[in-house]
Amino acid sequence: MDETLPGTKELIVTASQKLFARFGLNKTTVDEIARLARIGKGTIYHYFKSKEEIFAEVIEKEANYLKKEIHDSIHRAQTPQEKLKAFVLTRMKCMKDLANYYSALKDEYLEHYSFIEKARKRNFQEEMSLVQNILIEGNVKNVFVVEDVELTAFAIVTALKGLEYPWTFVTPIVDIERSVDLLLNVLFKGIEKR
Amino acid sequence: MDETLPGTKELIVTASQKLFARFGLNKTTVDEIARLARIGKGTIYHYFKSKEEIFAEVIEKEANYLKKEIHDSIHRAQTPQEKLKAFVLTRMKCMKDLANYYSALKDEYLEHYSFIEKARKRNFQEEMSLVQNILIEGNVKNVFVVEDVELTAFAIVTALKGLEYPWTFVTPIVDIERSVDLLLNVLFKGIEKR
Amino acid sequence: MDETLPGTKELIVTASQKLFARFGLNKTTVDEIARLARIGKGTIYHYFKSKEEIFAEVIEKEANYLKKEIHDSIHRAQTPQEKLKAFVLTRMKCMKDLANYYSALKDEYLEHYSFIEKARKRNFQEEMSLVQNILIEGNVKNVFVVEDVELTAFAIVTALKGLEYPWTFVTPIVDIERSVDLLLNVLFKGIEKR
Amino acid sequence: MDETLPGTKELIVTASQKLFARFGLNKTTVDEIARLARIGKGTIYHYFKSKEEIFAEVIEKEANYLKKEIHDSIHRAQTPQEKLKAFVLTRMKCMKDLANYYSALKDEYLEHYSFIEKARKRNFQEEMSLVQNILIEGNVKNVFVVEDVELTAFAIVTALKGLEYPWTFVTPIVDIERSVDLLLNVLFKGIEKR
DNA sequence: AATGAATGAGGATTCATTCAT
DNA sequence: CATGAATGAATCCTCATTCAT
Repeated sequence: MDETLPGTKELIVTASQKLFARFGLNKTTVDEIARLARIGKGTIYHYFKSKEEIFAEVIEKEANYLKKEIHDSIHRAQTPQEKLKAFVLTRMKCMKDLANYYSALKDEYLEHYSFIEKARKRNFQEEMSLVQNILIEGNVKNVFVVEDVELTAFAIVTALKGLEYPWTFVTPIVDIERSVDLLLNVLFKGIEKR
Repeated sequence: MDETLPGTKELIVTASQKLFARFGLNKTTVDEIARLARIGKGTIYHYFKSKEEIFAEVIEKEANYLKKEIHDSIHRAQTPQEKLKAFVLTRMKCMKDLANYYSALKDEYLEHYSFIEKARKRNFQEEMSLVQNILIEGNVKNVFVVEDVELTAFAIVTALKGLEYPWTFVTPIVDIERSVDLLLNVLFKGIEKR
Repeated sequence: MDETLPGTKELIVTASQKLFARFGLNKTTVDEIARLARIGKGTIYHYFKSKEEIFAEVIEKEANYLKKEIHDSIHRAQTPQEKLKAFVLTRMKCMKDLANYYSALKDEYLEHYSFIEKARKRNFQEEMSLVQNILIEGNVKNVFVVEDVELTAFAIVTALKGLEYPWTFVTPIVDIERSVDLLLNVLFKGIEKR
Repeated sequence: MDETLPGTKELIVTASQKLFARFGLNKTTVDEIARLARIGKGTIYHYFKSKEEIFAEVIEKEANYLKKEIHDSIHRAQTPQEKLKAFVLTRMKCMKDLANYYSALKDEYLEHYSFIEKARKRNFQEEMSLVQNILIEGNVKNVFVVEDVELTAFAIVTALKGLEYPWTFVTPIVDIERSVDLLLNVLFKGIEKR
């Protein structure tokens, strides 16, 4: 058998991913998932114990995808500055496709689900770790001057979450890349007179 | 009679505010609101046409509160640096009490409600305006060097939205004020070697 | 005091008449009645014990109006044939204004209300009586040949109820008077070859 | 397995038919239907999107039954007179069982539902067509003298709607068949002296 | 494995009626 | 007389989950 044919479980996850992205966890019904996946509703409960479990799977799938993309892009960059930029840009470009992941991280009323809690912590720790490494490398290569690496990484990662804010309505500025450049420029140079 | 006694409408809004903050729009039932407000369920529909309308009222109430707090705190500050700090700090301190407002601004699947859309735009424009004024004042007073005021304000406001990220799980750092100081330090000085 | 000023009770009845005519008993709310009459909702319950009681009043008002109109028109006619025609035409012309009365008589699921039952019986008996008198007059004047007056009157009155059928969709024939002429012609001459 | 066993959908329709007949569309609750059909309330919504949709199905079922009965009875009759009588009698005999169909056609405040509107028009056209054919046959066989077939058919069909009037309270005359004979006699002979 | 019919708890909303002012 | 705020029973509908086939 060819493993590239989508198994039933993958059919469910793929369909759910699309629907969750558009309608969220609550407004997506199991019926809709079954219909889009072209399978019986009962079948879903062979593979998942509950709708939340499907959501958890979708989140994890997207998290892994994001992780890989970021790692790859950082690896391709040379200087610490370029690495920071690669990190930020990749994060933003993925946002479109990873609607579930990002909305899950933001949505406060999903907090109660423990798997969301775990995903959040892991995500935060991983990004912290990435940025810390870049900052250390910058210090070593004498291009950055960062006293408290951990706290600065925390500041950066936290601030970057602002980029998850929906941009749709910000019509005056469409060029994401330019915005990122500007943000990084502020980050690199500061705004105070030297 | 004392006019400060809460009217029924205010009872409803207050109860809803608490419940929405904890459970969100969806998971809060009209029954719960009625029970917490100690009124009949039907009474709610004397004052509001639908649950969404209550939500809109709660959002607006919180938005007005936030606006006032920020304006007051900025007014009390002297230097542009202090004003930026006042802005950021007030914003964060209010976050605890304005759970609905912030979650509404973030929650993607609430986008469809037009009043949310409007609140978002207004909020963004107001913050942009505030920060631009501070930056201009900084340039004039020769403490900031900001070339493109509008884009820089955009970068700052956007980045600050990261601070709306739920802090609950960030155990290692509890001192919000210290975090803000650090963030602002990065913002003022930059991280690149001069 | 001038009796021509509408009293509160009449305000209620008039408003109810309009609303019942358009939306029926069920779909008309007491709120709407109060709003249209420009009075408080509670006031209605000073004058009527229930919504049904208002309906009963409306029915009676319309019944009296119809009775008077028919009597007058018959009185103005000369021959028995003209009297029958006057009866039928007046009945039909009133139908537009007496929506409640007619719909109440027809609506089967209103049967349970005893006042409807009574109105029906009274209406039927009165029309029977009218037609019987006309038929007797026709026999006496030698223009009709009706053997069993009671049964024939019953047949006529019953058949005429078909005219209460909504005409709105019967586009091909709009001229009501012509239809009535035709109907009466069939009634007078019959369709069998002599 | 015997296919004549009632499926769930038919169970719902049958139960609804009984309840609608007694209480009407409004006063019949979905709960009652479920209870009478001995199924879960949710099951109903597997087969029908709304209560109105069930009503539409009931109406259609009854309409088909009536159509078949009338066609059969006319087919069994020989002379045009007998055919007219068969038409009228069958119509009346069915009225007891087709409470929903008839009340739907009459009930003015159901007019807004388009399927009712359609059923009305179709019903009217079909009866017009039937009667026209009988009249033409009568003319051809030289037993009727009908100048304008269409208008006379219209008069007859319209007048016959009077027979849909609830008879329950008309105690003095119970023998429906005699009443019909009388009605037809008036129709055939007229009441004017020849 | 797969199905989809069946379920029933729960939720938003309506509205006739009451009652304190 | 007049009001309208307050009530809560009643109603339609949704949907995650179960289960027999």
